Amino acid sequence: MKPDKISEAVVRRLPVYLRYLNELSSTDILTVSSQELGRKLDLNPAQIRKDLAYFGDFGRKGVGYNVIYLIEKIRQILQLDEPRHVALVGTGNLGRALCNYNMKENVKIVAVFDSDPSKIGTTMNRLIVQPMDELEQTVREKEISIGIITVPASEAQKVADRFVTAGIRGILNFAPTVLRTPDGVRIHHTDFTADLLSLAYYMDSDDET
Amino acid sequence: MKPDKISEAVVRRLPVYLRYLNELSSTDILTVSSQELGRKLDLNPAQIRKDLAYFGDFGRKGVGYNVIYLIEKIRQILQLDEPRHVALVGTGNLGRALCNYNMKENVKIVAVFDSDPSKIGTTMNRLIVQPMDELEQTVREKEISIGIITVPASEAQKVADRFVTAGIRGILNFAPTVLRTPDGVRIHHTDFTADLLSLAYYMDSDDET
DNA sequence: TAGATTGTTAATCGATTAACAATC
DNA sequence: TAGATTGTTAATCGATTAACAATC
Repeated sequence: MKPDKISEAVVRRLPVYLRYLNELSSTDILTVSSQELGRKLDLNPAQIRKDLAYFGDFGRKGVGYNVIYLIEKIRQILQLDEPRHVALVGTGNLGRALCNYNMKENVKIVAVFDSDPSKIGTTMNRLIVQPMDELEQTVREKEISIGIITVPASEAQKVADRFVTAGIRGILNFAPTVLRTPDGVRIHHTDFTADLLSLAYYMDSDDET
Repeated sequence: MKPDKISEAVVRRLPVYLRYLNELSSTDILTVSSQELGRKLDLNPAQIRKDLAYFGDFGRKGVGYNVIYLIEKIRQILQLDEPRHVALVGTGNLGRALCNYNMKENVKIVAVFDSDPSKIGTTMNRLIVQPMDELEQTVREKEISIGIITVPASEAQKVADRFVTAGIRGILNFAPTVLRTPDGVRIHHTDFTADLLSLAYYMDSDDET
């Protein structure tokens, strides 16, 4: 079913397409070309066509892509047509920010955990903070497939290990540290410290293109 | 002074090296090899050596890299040897999380802004939330070179434009939208919606390598 | 039909990895 | 010296872009 071997870069762009298509769908625009998409998203039109063509022939020559249809297709590809349940560990500021974040697409944080006894039992965006002991059982009961880590770097690997034993196969890590997991477990690392520090490199040079 | 044209990928790895080196520096380890770094950071040793060699000969054959010296050098490369001042716009949950975040390296949020009158004048991590009107003047007075955007997507482009006119040349964007800025202004986009949704693609397949 | 735009192949570009001489 | 590890060149790999026939 799933095509050959799609590069990470391609998969990573699909949500970006989806987001803009969702915007379009609330207008009266029915059709969009790769050129328009490219202009709006700052991407090469050929790249967009190629990305989409990996998954099927979604466009019509001379016309472009039907907005509604393409949304549906990208949702299918990303496996977002049925709800995806997420667990979050670490109820600090960042954890709270993410809990309150409206993901729109069918992705929902359905359980939050913390190891700090003083946090357990408090509520966060209508969810009760649970102790780490309950992780495995909750993952099973609520059919959770993705875990988010928003604990300090020193705790992140331990949490990742717990996620893995609980059967989670996808982890979004916000802790500023590299995590190691067995094959078959996928880690995406949102490293905004690195994003920010690397930005500093480009400052004050005045010789940019 | 600055070497040829270093790829973004290389620059983006420097903070990752720096972070682990900082950890090492608080142990009694004085020297580290590219192999050790690679193992710890899940990177190819040759890549690490190549990355560092773009900027100078920091290692000693047969020995490795002196931890303290390499830290100093990477800090210089990233222009972190003198303090870098940052402005943040958008005092929601995410903005607050970032304000409380301890960046360690010489990067400091020194001013926060919001357009919501009910937020202005309140304090966030010892900073008083300022109105957008004061952006230009504050950027000048506090020598701010980097801006962080944590407003809703619908407002993000406007904020970016304000940053640009205020003279800011580096922007870290957390809003889930693509920003357009003139040449010479650098944008790093932390798009965790995309990170999370793209993770879904890889779930439940059971045929991963 | 004429104009527009896809899907796809080929060309280009760039980044990663392997290999090894130099040398500490 | 022998062992280890760098800096760097060459080889490989992969991703982006250009170009164009097919066709709506």
